[in-house]
Amino acid sequence: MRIGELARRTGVSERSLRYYEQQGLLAAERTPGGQRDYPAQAVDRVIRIQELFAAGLHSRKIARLLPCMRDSDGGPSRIATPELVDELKAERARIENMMVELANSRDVLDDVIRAAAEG
Amino acid sequence: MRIGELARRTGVSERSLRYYEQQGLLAAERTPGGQRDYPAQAVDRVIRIQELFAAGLHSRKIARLLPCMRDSDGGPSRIATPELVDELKAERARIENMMVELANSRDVLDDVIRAAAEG
DNA sequence: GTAGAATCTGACATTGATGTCAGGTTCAAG
DNA sequence: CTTGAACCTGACATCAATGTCAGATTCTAC
Repeated sequence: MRIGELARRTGVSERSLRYYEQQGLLAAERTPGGQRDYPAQAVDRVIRIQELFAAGLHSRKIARLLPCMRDSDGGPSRIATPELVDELKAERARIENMMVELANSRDVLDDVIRAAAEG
Repeated sequence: MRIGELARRTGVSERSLRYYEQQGLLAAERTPGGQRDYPAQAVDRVIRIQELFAAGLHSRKIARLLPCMRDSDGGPSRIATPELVDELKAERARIENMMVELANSRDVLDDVIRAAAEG
């Protein structure tokens, strides 16, 4: 699939897809003319990348993480180095903390929304 | 309390606290010499502001939201305008969506961490 | 009153993903 | 072969919170 279709199917801009490739997050074949040709797997991968961005991981860390994920591209998944594991544990803790903060914020919004509905 | 203590108690930099004031998120009395003097309530308020930032709200929206929160500063809380309510509902949906993405990312990290522990 | 810590304002820098634009090339359909 | 859509690279802009620094002022303790 070409970049336009991938962008449409994932909701991610073409600009970002090219950026992901530049950061080593997303590989693509090239047509003889030089245009990107993505495998069907790319859709899932882009969605995962977006989720990891939303979770606050930076592209460099995602680039190291992706080869260790299973189901990422069907290829054999590497085992994370001990150093990476430590970093991922820290990221995990940060994510859990962020989820608590999000739940708090959601509850605050609910309070305000409810007060407006009642008043 | 002065800005240094508030920064220490909230983990937020002095720079950010001054920025919050500039954005109308955080009020402070002034000593005769012009230094900021925060009420004890400020600690909770700063933490809430941080949570709302973590939830992806921008300072302008937080500034409109804060007067409608109860327990924010003990003062009477305003009722949100219908327009604000609509925006808050959209933010709420975005937050819920982000929580799902965070849970997914956390699970991905867990997979990688577990694979490394087993392998 | 004096020394040192804390604070003030104002300005400029940083970050990292993404937007946008220009000028050129490739692709697909007639 | 031609035409318009889609794509290419490269460069510059943006956003919003935060970092950082300089030079001046205030506070606190002796």
